[in-house]
Amino acid sequence: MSHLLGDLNEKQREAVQTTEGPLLIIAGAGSGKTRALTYRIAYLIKEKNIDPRHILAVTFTNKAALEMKARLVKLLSPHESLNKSILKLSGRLEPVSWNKSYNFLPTVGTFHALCVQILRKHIHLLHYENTFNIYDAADQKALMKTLLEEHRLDEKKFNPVAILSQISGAKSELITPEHYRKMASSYFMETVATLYTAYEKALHKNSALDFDDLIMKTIGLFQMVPEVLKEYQERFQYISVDEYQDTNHSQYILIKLLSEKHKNLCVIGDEDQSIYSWRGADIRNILEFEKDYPNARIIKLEQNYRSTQIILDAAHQVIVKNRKRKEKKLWTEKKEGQKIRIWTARNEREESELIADEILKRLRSHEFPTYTDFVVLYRMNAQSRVLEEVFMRYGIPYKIVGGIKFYERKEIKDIIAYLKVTQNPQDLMSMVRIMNTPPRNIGEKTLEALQYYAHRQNINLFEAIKQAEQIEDLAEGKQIILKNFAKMWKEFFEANSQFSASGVIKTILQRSGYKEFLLADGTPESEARWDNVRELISVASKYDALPPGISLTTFLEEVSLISDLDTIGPSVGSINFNEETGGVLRENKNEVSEEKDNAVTLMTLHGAKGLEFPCVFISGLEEGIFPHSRSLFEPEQLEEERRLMYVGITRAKEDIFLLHARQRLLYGEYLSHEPSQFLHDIPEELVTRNIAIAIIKPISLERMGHKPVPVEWPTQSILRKSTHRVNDRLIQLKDGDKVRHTIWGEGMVLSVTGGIATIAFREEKVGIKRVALSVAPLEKI
DNA sequence: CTACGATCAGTTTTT
DNA sequence: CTGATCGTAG
Repeated sequence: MSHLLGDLNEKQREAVQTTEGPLLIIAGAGSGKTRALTYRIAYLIKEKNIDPRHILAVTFTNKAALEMKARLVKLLSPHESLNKSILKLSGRLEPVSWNKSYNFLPTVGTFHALCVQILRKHIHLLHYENTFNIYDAADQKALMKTLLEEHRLDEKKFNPVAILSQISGAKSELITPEHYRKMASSYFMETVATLYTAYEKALHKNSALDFDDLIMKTIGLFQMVPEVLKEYQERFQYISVDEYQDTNHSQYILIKLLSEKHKNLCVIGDEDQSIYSWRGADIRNILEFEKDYPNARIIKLEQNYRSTQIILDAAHQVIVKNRKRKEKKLWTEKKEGQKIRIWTARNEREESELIADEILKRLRSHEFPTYTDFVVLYRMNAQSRVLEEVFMRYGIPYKIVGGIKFYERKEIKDIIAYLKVTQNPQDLMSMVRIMNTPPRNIGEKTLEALQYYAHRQNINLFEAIKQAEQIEDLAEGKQIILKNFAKMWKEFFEANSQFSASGVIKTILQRSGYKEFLLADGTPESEARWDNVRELISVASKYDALPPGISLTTFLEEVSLISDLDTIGPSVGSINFNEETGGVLRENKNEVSEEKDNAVTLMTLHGAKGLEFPCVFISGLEEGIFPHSRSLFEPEQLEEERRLMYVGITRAKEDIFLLHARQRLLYGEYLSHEPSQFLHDIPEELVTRNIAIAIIKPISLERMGHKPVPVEWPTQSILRKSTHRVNDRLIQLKDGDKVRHTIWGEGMVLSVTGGIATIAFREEKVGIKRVALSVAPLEKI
């Protein structure tokens, strides 16, 4: 029975068994944080016989929620098979009807997902439609632009994004428009106050909420209707919050309210990994937890299961320079390991080449067997470009995490706009977006006439469209167009009452002519866009088993609350979760994504949080890049950059390379940057370099109060030619051919399709692999 | 309404 | 050097 506790170290066990009262778990990087959290919940259910309905676990990302649910299924019902789409719909506030579901799971989800579910149920009490839509950044911006126009304000002077960020900041501090106006102390703030008021009104009119609203309105609901709060306080007797260092004020209040009755609140986090203050995270929430909950128990998890001692020492030396942190030091039972490599390159291209060379060297020596063992981290997305070029030239498969988001693609946003209007015809922003997409001759003038009419009759845009024939301002031709338009919508509404989300999408694609519109120009790009739409349908079809209407609502909810297709697409679990995960999500991965995923990961340091890799490269360690130039003169922000460095270093399990370039092409010009100050924090005895350094005291600088800067002297040629040859010609293979792969050895070709060969390798451990002929180091034998 | 050239700004990003 | 955005011309 208590095998649960057997898997844990002493501190973890203590955390798991502390079930009552407020508990703060300070969990260092790689200390088995998720393990402690999931085991604690499993312990509550299995040993303390707490009904899962009374347990709530809050995370920051859907990915984290999914991972936690998967691990809970493993713990609570080990023989259950894992199905990701069912998993996604499990752990909701109210279970959705589904032919099969992990009903034994507690409520697990992000702050936003939890609040959406609460609001869907009760928001009518605040006089919003329960079918409200959720506006993303683009919707918000479009709305703000129209508001600026209405208020005759110049976009140049009042940048919509800046206004929105003010409003977002206010909302995350729970400041209402009225409150904001009272504290406005400048013309700018006065204007923001006016726009904030107008923005709120517009959202309400459109029956829409933005992301910050999801939290703020839930709190508003709780304060306005105490019975509802009471209901949830009764419901959630045991609450845990992951990544507590990333909570903002409103999230803090939300949790405080929910846990007030039973006071069984477990928060877990690491202030050293707080890297999101720029989006409202308030590090004080974790630093001052004891003040808020005087009888709180505090447990520190300091044993690290990930990295070598040298890596931990280096990370420690970097982070101890921060003032705002709690005392803690990670330790490990692992061996010392390799020294930290600090490498100097002449320029950004050479920096990338050093990385590429090293990756190939390690692969060939079988030290790290797959591309997935490597990650390259950088501060700014712009840095990925050179890496891509070089990797392409070297034939190294890579994948970039982050960047272009699936849902931000135009075609996806279009279809979703259709769906949003289908669900909620009040949604003006979405309506405007697709009114003339595909082109149906409803231009600006027509829209204006409609809006004017709607305004006069005090009805919404959609009603106005239905009454097009009564609008004198419109030519007869336009009236007919609009009449057909309204008729089309009627069909969409009907589709929604008959079909699931995927059925509605198909109806829309066909009836609106969007498919033809997309494919009209016959270019490969339009094909790719159509593929994206099909991908959307396949994501939607996961909701086919739900009843009509509900299916669309649930699907839209997920799409609005998820940004990256990777988190919803088939390759979840592809990047290395913590090793304890044991790849639990990998079961439903198919072979194709398996091979597609064998690539070096390229991402920003922010994106790397929570992940781990055997071999890590951090590039661009230069003053002005990392730490970023905007943070250089703000001590608080510099501390955050330092935490980012800490996060970067602690991703590494075995090897880490820290690179900087003396010159870098940035914004079209060559700039020279000093090596990052973080490099100086790592004691020299933990380091080896590709270049010897001699310390010279630059007199002028010293007089200016700067510390001596190491000046580097080249002692060896650092320009190394790659011995790896890119396949300049596609190797021609057919079924049955025997081949040799530099890493996997001999094998036989099973099939070849579109530049991809499926090969069975002799080595049993290697097995069957799918390889890209353009990049794989293959030769025919 | 689309297409094209000028102009300008340029961390990090989840929900 | 990019990418985004905007204004003008067809």
